[in-house]
Amino acid sequence: MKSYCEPVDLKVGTVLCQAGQPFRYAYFPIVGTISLTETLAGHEPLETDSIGNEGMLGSALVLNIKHAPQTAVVQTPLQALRFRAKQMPTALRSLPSLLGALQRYLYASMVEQSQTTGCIHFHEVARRLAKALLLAQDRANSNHLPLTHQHLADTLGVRRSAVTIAAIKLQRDGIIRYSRGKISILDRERLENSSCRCYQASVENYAKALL
Amino acid sequence: MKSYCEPVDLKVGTVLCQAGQPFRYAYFPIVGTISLTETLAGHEPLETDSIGNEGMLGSALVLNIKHAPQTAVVQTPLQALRFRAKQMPTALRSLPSLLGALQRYLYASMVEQSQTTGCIHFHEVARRLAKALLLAQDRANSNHLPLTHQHLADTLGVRRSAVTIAAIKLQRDGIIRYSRGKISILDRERLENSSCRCYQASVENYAKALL
DNA sequence: GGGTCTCTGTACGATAGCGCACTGATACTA
DNA sequence: TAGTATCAGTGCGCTATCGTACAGAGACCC
Repeated sequence: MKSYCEPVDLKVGTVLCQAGQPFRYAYFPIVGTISLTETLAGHEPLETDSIGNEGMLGSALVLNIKHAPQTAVVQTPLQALRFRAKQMPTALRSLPSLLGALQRYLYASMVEQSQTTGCIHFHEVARRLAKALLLAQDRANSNHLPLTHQHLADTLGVRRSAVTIAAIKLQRDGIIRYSRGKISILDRERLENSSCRCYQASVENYAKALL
Repeated sequence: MKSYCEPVDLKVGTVLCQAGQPFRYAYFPIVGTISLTETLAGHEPLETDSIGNEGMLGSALVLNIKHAPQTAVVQTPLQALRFRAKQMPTALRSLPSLLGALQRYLYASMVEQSQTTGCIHFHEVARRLAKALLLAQDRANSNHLPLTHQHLADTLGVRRSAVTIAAIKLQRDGIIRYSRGKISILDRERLENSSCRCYQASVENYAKALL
């Protein structure tokens, strides 16, 4: 597998694929987060799923489809392995176990999408923020997340001021600390309690896909 | 293909598969609608996608996965063809064109999921109601839809009273008429104008998958 | 060291939809 | 025909979040 891959370092905001456009590469994150986003007229892109070292971008290639179902953007600084989308058929032939792995992962991402839809609709900003921070921490391998309130607001699909209010509460409770685009997680356990169950569900869902 | 299938008539509320449980059958709707739903603790099931004669239930079987990513429920009276999930491998072998068709459809349903997530989050109940009615009409082949406000509220993930208020507006404008669980579409064109763009996007998305 | 930009705190009226409860009307049932 | 259940209209206080705007504080640039 590794022989197909090259390591890359990518900056926040880099667009890795566009909805409806062909994939150029598939990406396997090592550190950092990729956002999958949906853009509706008149709104900022909304994050409908995110990808870290538990997953990959490009599993739809296993459907023998060259196009990306969603736009993918680097959300926090990303170290990843990538390989050319065109090599997918070759890779699948020479690595029989890859097919099943991609299929299971694609299935998990469908489950996740659905879960996320409900989460976004039913759960309050404060809980969704906590979930987002937990996922970001898992993927950054660090307590220090380079995320501004505005950035989080966009991915959550809410106003910046709504994020600020939720963040203030978390900070006042000693769960996080932040300043000018740097967020630190101080008390992970209580952050999990502040989050909706969707965080736990998400972790378990993707863990199952790796079996 | 037909040799694998048997026709069935199913009542509203019939559960066709449960999230995380094995598929027993795949379904090809002829008339009527299937809801794909996500259930979060403390909330009614939320419709995250729906299926009519343009599509099928069970495309995830093409991933060689036996389980359903979402729960599927009959939303309006359903005539469909179904075939045993276990026959999928055989069917795929004997019908080479089926594989590609299922793959394209699965891809389209991923695109749709993502679109729906944004729609549910950003668009008002009134527009989402219009979209739901348009889709239901397409699939029912009839202007007369057996849907109560409560039923619509549940699938949209809102209160019944919110649906009533939106429905009253549509009725007052002569776009629909309804009474006790029977809704008639009077002016489809204006209903489309009342809907968000997501309706049109959805139709086009699934149409592309059939090419 | 001064200017500029970015990030965060805050305020506040506006709005959509919640949550709930009550009512009358229609349809079904005995 | 009376009794019951379902469905839709309505009211109302409540809450989360919107939408917008302004100001202070830290970071960056020259």
